[in-house]
Amino acid sequence: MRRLPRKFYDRGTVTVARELLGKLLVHRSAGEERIARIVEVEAYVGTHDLASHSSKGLTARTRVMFGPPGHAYVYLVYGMHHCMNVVTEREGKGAAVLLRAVEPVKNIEGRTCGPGLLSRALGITRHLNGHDLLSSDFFVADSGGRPEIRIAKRARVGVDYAGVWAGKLLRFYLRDNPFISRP
DNA sequence: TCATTGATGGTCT
DNA sequence: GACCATCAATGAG
Repeated sequence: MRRLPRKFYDRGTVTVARELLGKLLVHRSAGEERIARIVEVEAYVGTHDLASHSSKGLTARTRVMFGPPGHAYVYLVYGMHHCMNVVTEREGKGAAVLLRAVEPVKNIEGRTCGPGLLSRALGITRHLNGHDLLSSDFFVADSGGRPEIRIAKRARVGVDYAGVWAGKLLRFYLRDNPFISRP
């Protein structure tokens, strides 16, 4: 199990998003190792992307998004659910990939077919916001399998407010995977 | 099976 | 005070 290097994240956000599919998300805490396979993601490509939090500019909340690639951007939505993103591209770009669904691999309890659900199942909360994904307790690893070729493209979920950006095909998932958040 | 709604709190105006 | 990158429960059909 090889941890992904910084340079993996320091590339175009759509490329990173697609290549994250099939990779393993690993979280070690309280002596337990939890592992899940990433099967659905969304790309938030920068400050010009009106669906992206970074389009509102640099604030206390979006600070991590504008930071260097390969860090976790974790925030609370609707007062109760955490969403996990990985920061991409160069510092100052304000781009990230949201993890929307994963498939249980090891020590996973509960459902994982949605951003809030997967965060709960993996024990991801805001305490991991800004965490370096090159650390040894929270990171993404290469699964060693061959690259995924059956990738579906759809519009992102829950961003109807974003005008033309709401319709862009920036949501990617593994076709026919049973753990997708919605078909 | 699908559409609607309540829960709940951080963030920004 | 409004909005929200969600989820589960509810009720109509």
